Amino acid sequence: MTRAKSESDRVMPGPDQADLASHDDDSARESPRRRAGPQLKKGPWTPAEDAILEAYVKKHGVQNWNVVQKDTGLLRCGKSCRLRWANHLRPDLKKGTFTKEEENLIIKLHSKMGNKWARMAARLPGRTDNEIKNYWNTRIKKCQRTSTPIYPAEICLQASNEEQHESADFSFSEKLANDLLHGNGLYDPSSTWGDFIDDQEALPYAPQLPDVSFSNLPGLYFESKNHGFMDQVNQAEVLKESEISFPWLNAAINGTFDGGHAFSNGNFSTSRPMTGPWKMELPSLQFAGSDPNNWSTYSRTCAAQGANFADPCMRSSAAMASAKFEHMCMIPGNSGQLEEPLPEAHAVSSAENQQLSVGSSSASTGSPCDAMVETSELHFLERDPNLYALVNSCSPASPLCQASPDELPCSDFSSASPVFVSDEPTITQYEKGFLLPHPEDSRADAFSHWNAMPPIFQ
DNA sequence: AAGGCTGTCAACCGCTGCGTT
DNA sequence: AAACGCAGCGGTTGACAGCCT
Repeated sequence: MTRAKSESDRVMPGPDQADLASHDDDSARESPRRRAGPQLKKGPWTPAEDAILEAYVKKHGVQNWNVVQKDTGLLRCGKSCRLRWANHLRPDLKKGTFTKEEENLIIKLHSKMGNKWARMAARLPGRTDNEIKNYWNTRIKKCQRTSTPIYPAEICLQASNEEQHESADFSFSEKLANDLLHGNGLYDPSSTWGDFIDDQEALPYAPQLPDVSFSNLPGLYFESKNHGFMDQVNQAEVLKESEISFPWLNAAINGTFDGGHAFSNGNFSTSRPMTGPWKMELPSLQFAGSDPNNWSTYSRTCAAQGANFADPCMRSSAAMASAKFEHMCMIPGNSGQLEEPLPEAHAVSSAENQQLSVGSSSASTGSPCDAMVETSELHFLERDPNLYALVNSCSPASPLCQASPDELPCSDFSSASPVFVSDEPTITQYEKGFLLPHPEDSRADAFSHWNAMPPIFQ
């Protein structure tokens, strides 16, 4: 899209029109001495201001941005100056729309890094984090509207291949799984998880992985607006602590892990992209046509839309790799199941390859992928006593609790509770434990509305 | 032509981490 | 150790232009 006016062509508000900061939060937090300074201007920069800033930086370089205001008389805070320089005045900036190559790189980087705009910008010379962020947000909206995958399969494939190449001699997944299996990783961030924090670049999937499992836990403590690795480490800490106050939670964690496994087979595999890349919803996981609060509907819809569902994530090798990882981490102490994901991943990969090579539309039915999705989806509770345990432990009042996993046909689950019919779950439903978090809520970002939960959940 | 919708962009805001005082 | 100042990051918002009905 081309803008009719360039930035400099814009009608800039004159000084009298300018939105003089009646209240600047930055200055409000500053010392009284600083607060006594001139009122700072907000809003668009004028060419004159640009010229002043540019001249100053060329002469003095980028140092203390707050001095700029003092030295030049600009009525702009240092922060604003820095932003203006970094995003508009820097000589090495590349103007214009992103090239196709840049777009692909952004997608690839986002699949690895999530919303780490600054880090992504560092990989795109001449581009700013703001540009990338805007591009991505626009892309998200577009993809949502058109129900197209945010991560094109070929780019995910490429990213996955690169990742495999990068981590050929050491697998984070294996290390983490090993740590989990030996009980020394999840609960001791300082000794184990911390080893990974420093090199997220080399471990692109690392930061997000545990999140799904934790966030699957119904309405715990997580205010998961942030979703970096450290947050998840903190979540691990919280979970550790939670064992004290919620003994059932520990069992639930194991159940959740396995539940994640089940979902990864057919429903909402939430492993790697869930917190970063998946933070922005994948369109085919949105199921706009179904009741967003109806898990069973979600589940069914998911199966019904198997091919569609598989499109952005399950058909990607990256997702497969993370699914494999997910299996490994999610089944602590269950070595027998560790081998299970591999053939499944292969199966899906085969399906993926078939679909890619044939170039079939996502609407095709009866693909191997679909079959697997259908099967695993229908029986995920039956197959997954641990997930059942989670459901049971988290929802003591739920009708689900009254049947054993063996006795629990999927249809029962689908109609398990009348609350699923409701469009908007009530607080009471959460309080009573009737309502498990919607799969959407399994995403870290989806916990934002849990903040409104009653104190018992916070 | 008018109004609504969408995309794009720039800027602001709140927060965090880190170094200094 | 605490307070402070600064740089930087990511989320959000508002303005504007183009398109569509």
